[in-house]
Amino acid sequence: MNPQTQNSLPVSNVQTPLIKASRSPKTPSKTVIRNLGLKVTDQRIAIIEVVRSGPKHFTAQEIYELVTEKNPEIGFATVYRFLRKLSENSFVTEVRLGGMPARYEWALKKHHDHLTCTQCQKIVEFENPEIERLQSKVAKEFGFELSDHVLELYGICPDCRK
Amino acid sequence: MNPQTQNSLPVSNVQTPLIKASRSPKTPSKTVIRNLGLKVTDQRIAIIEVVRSGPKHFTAQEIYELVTEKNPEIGFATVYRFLRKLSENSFVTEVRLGGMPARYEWALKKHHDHLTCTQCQKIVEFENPEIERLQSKVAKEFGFELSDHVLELYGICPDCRK
DNA sequence: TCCCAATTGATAATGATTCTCATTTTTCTC
DNA sequence: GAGAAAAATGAGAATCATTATCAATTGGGA
Repeated sequence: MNPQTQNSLPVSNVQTPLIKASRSPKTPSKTVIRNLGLKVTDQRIAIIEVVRSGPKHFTAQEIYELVTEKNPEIGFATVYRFLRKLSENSFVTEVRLGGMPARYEWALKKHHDHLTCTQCQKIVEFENPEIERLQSKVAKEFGFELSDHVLELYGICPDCRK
Repeated sequence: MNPQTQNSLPVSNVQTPLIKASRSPKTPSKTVIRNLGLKVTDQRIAIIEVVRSGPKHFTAQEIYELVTEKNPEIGFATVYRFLRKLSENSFVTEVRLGGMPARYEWALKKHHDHLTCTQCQKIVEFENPEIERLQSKVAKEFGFELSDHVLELYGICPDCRK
């Protein structure tokens, strides 16, 4: 009758960073992997290189496709597995828009939010300390201990407005 | 090889309301359905009643289960279909947290954002005009025409902190 | 009441993501 | 540098939420 098993509420994907090692663009990929306490493999290096390569926010599928160009034998399970690991340890940030596939970006030191064009999907990053401050204030008002937040703005970018 | 077909970027789920009819708690469900230009059926009435019934934000599955209590023959496709319709016309708001199933709430006149407990999943609604104002300001700075936004705060609620 | 388009429910399909497990690698120890 | 234990991989099946298909049913205006 009921096609889905009842879904017990899972723990949130919000994580406290377990590992504080450098995420800077200069840190070699191998070092990053070692800092995670993981074994260094060609696949993992390739995945990190791709995630770090772009200004773009890649989906797991896009990363899979880019990685297979040089590493044709890699499986997508590996991509998903490693992205999850990176995400759990805050080395990458997972961005989910609506029901679309998650997008990943290398987590640089600086926190930021996103401004997304609903027409061309372009993503602009921004940060606004004032908004951050107000968020903390709201949480405090309700007695919450704030651990994370998601702020996504949607609109039409200058190019698409023409 | 590639298990997923390439996903062409779909249009955003952000919608401009097509129908401005009353969403107030007093408006009879039948009227709401008629305002949508749809036929009035028992199933649709039941779905609306459930969505409107709670302070809770229901998933489609939860709504399906509640509706089947009185209307055992309803199919979940009907629930999803109608929720989508309601959502497209801004009669309900779709809230997506992480990769979890979407949750729906009746869209009252007043916009608000969410503060979610990552432990017990409790959702507190709030609104903060100051934050809204800053969001518009940020969008304008980048030349975007702002159409919508998502602000979700995550933390531990007072009860779970004890 | 009659008719037809809208709606429904059962079921299959989809798309993203995760799991399983047998095989292969990495790294640690000597 | 060889060998062994543990971790990682890849292929494919499984899962989960959601959507599409389609034949059968129904609401509501003429």
